[in-house]
Amino acid sequence: MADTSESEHGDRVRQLEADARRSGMRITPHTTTIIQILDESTDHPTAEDIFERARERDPSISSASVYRILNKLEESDLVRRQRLDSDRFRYEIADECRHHLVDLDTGQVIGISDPEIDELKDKIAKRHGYEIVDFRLELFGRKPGGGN
Amino acid sequence: MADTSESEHGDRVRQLEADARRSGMRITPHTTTIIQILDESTDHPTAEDIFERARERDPSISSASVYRILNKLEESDLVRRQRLDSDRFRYEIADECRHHLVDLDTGQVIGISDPEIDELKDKIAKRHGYEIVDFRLELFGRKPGGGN
DNA sequence: TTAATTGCAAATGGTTTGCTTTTGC
DNA sequence: GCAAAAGCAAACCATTTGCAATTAA
Repeated sequence: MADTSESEHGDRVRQLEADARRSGMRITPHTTTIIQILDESTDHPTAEDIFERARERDPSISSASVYRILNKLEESDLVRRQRLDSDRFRYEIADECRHHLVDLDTGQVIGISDPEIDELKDKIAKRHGYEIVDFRLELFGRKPGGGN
Repeated sequence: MADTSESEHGDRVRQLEADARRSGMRITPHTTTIIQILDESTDHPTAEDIFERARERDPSISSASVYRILNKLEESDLVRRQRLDSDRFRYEIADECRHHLVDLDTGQVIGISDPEIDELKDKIAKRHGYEIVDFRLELFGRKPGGGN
């Protein structure tokens, strides 16, 4: 929500396409559409959200393709998927922050980044003698006086 | 893994039954079986795990009942369910710690508790102006030289 | 060229639900 | 007695997959 000028969007899309191509994917029009949508979205969309947004630009796309493209992007570590509150996966570009605060009233997902989270992770890892591959902190709450 | 003598197990089971009854559930033999299994399990079992363990004690139980009882216990806030690595829910008694370290080689789930996690949560909540209802930290990693 | 991608429809698989019978309290 | 719980089988529903046709590189 800050340094996201139009040209930077284009840059990131091109970068992701290049990365995807490098990891063996073919860059089809559908692939580009999905990447653009992910690049533009700040609301951690579900596959269905992405499917709907993609159909507006290219009505011929099928949900199977959306799932397949998202899975390929995830296997290439370009996209991260995770379940937050719901039982559906949510997708976001992998370089975005991986911790979230979910607003229980609005469903809004807020990205969290804080160096202390990593410090805490390191401390816990050391205490248990583990090498951490991935981790996430998820908070669920509401603004006082926000809803209800 | 420390103060879990036999009598304390019995205590906790009776306490959970009382709590469940208080919140409107009927304590059937199946209910008791499920509560006992949860009380004895330290491995964060899935519904299927629980169903299998329950069948050993009472072959007449159905998986639908297991799900229904677990859902009731969760609605009463006596049990917490969450997805960790897999796409199945895992269940644990609500007074157990809610943060986990998942061993990617063995699948073992280790409960984590650390006052700093709560301090961090409070700090983030304050920064964003939220009242946190629930939260969890999940770590995924492996012991160096452990597997693979 | 040729292996990857696509759309469609069918399959998966964990979880839920409708219905009828049984049972806790 | 009566609302809650049980078993069974069917329904759900997000996600995956088989297949035949299309297409990127």
